[in-house]
Amino acid sequence: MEKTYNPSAIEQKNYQNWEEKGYFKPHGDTSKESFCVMIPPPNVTGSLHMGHAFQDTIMDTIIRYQRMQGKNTLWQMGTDHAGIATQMVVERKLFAETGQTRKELGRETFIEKIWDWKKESGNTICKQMRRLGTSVDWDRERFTMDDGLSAAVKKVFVDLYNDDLIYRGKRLVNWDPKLHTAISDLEVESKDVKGFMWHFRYPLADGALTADGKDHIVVATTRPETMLGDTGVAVNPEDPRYQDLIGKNIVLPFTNRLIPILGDDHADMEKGTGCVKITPAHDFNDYEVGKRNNLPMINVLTFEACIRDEAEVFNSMGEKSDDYSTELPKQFQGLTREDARKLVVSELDALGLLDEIKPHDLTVPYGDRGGVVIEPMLTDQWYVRVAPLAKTATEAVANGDIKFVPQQYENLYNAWMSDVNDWCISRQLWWGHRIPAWYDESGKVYVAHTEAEVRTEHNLDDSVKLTQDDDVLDTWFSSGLWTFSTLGWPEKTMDLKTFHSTDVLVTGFDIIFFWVARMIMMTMHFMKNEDGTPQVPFKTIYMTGLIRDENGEKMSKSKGNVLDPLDMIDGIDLESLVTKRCGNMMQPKMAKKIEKQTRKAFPNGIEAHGTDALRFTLAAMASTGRDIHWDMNRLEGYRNFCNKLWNASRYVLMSSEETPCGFGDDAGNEMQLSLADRWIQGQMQTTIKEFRHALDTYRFDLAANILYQFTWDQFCGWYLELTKPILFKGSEAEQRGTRHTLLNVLETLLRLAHPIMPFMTEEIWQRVKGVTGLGGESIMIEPFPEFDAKLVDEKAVEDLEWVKQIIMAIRNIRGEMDISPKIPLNLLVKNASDDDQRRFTENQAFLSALTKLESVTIVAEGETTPVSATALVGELELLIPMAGLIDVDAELTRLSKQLEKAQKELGKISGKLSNERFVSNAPEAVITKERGKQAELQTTCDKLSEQIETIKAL
RNA sequence: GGGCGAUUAGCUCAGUUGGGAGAGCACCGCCCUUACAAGGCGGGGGUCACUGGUUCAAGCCCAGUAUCGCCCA
Repeated sequence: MEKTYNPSAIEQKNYQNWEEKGYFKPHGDTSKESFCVMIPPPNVTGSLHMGHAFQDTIMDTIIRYQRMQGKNTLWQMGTDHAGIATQMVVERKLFAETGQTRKELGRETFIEKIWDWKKESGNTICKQMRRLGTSVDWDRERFTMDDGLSAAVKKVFVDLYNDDLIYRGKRLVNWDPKLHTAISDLEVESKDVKGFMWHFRYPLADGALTADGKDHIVVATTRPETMLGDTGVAVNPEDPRYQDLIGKNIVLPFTNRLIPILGDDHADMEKGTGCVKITPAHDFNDYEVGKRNNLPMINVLTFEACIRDEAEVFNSMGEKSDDYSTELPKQFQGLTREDARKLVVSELDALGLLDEIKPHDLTVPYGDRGGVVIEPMLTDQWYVRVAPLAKTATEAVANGDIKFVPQQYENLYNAWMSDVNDWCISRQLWWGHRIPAWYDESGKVYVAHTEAEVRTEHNLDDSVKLTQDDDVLDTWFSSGLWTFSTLGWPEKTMDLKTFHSTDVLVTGFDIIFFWVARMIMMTMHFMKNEDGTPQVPFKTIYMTGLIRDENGEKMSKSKGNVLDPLDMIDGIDLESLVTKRCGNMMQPKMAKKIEKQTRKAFPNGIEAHGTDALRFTLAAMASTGRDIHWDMNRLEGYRNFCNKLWNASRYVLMSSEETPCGFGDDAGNEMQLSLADRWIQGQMQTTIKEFRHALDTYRFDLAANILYQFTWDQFCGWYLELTKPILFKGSEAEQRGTRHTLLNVLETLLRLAHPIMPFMTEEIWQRVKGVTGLGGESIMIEPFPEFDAKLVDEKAVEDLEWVKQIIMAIRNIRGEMDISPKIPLNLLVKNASDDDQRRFTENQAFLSALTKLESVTIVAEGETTPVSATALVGELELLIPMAGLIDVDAELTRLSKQLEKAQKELGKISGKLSNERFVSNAPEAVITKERGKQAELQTTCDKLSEQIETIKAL
């Protein structure tokens, strides 16, 4: 074995081997329990970031753990077409390369371009995942736009339409004026901004006057430009100031449109002037007010959010209407909403109708993709009626069929579910599932899987011209079907029967509404058990936190602080990293800042750490319910851990190669286990138990710590050192026993660690197999270790803990007295019990090897002893004669420090025990324990004081 | 405004029926000892955000305050 762990030499070859051998596939034995995890499909044209690496690590750990327990295990791989994101990327690429827009290219050609790009970039993710060691079944890889999933999408749409759960309607939607598409309310991000509240005077019609004799009322608005579409003014029906005006009219400036004053609770008497202008076509609240009061709706904006040349007038049902003129004042036509706002304000001012302008804090909706202000827009869109679906989905969580880990996310889920809007699923994009709806020339809509089906079902011959809806479905519509569409639905496949419901979903809390909730709703509506009860998509949802950068900032391309998991694995030099981060910037001026930041954070670039170290770090940091601050130091620490395990294995293999180890031909020969052998076996078992519990409860951080602690502190720190005296000086039977144990424990440890660190455990396991001659093709299909109580030897644990204490006490003297490890020591012991004496006799070899003792002499009570440095183990006194070398001051300091510590602790405990209420209330066991501690500490203090006196007397 | 979460060592974080404050990294001292200097041995370091309450006993339970973060309106 190489002296230093070198991940690059072992990772890829092992992965290739696993994949070739088909270990990632379900073994297909359906008599065994099945286990399935669905990958949250990453964007096919994207690349994986640290968040993906994190989730993939968790999923792979879960999957490997279950697979090793013999289950018929499937980790389903696949990618998402990511409608708007992908379309934007390809559009930008097209423009950069050819200067063409997608419209110039035409729909069909443009979609071909996207498919080309998908082919080209789709491999990026697969390559990354292979490097991460993910054991997904590659042969089953799916794509949300492949034929099977497209068929599922069509069927779901048609069925929901027929069940009246999908409808089409003219509604106010969130419109992205940059991307020219509707988006769902989830895709809108509200931001707080400082703006203004404008107060306008609206003249009353027909000479009406207000209660205080004015010929106008004052309305307040944050969006002056929308006044061109006003169709009413609302006042509170209880408001004494305006009550009398209800039913009267206003002459709207510029258009001279006559609009009514109406009473509606939406108008808040306390807020602003108490009068609210109502623009049903451009504001969600006003839309509701308009509907309640049968107000016409006037759309004054184009899809680019500019003032139209001619308005569109609808009645409150959304039908074309001639209630008002469509005329719009010339000076506003074609202006952007921003310019229109300025002009409206200045012209109203000129007319003497601007009452005042007040600074105002408001929240403004932005599109999460395009980044521009969203415009509420009156358009025809398709919607899913969510409420009936949400009911079942809510119950599944309430009754425990679906569990969130951590549980607190249930609240979030419930809160959203109980107050959910209908889901706008149509998008004015080209990339996505085309809506299976056709229109005849009169605009009548027909929904079916194909045009042919429409014609058959409705007896329409070829003379009737049908046009398919231009729009596509929201990406989340198809990913909402992910758990069952990937398993072959709508066909009744064996896979569905075997793997659905799936077991665990691992995903980020940020897509709990976008994806998780919708997946639950869709799945429970379409997937039924034989008795008709709904199937849940998954039984457990493990929610991960976000991975943030070293400063706790969210990682994003625009901030330039993203990390590529492959750079953690392979390393990258500073210049390449800077280029990578600053290239392709949307805002080139950010590049300088990002470069500076990067050079500061990674002055020497990034070293290679290997996949196992990366995975171990991610697992170790995966505490539930909180975000992760990425920390390169942790990664480095765990890389060192990998090296530690590597070298421990190297030691085990070097000590046992071509020597009798009790395996193969040598099995059955006399084998004697040392105290250390028996001890480590027990420790291994305890570790197995704890580790399994951690994995079973999704505590990957605890699992990683348990593994780390056992490997480094117990196995390497104590056990390997304790094997040395035996391997160097023990009898043949003892050596065989120790080698056997070394190999056994290492082999078990490797299997235990495999789910988290697959590569090095396989590499080493294959070599261990070479020595033991035991069978098995690959560690990844070996059984996962199980706890065996018979292997825990309590007496061995007690004896070895004693040995450790003696060793630590002597090391403490060496360390603090600055005695070179080269100088052999002679140990005198006083006050030794029978057990102590036995232990000294039995463990001489261990003691002298680990502390370089030359001799141990039991001193009788009362016998005089030479000047010594001393230590206590319980009541046992250890003396190291210092024969003229003693540094009196150093020894006094050392003992005083210990005495002070002991006295402090003793004071605390004595205080407790002298408290009568403690003694009368605390459980017996606690009191006994405290009394024991008190006695022990008392002895310690007495002995230390004695020793201090002795030293002082010199 | 409503809801959720966080606050523990210099940093990143554990602490699961309330009963001896922990880990990794960083720090200080010694050591290239035949698995590993990506190491070994020894050591220092915390008013568990704050206030009050429950309890014999609170990092943990309850109430409130502060700061930070996220979600919703």
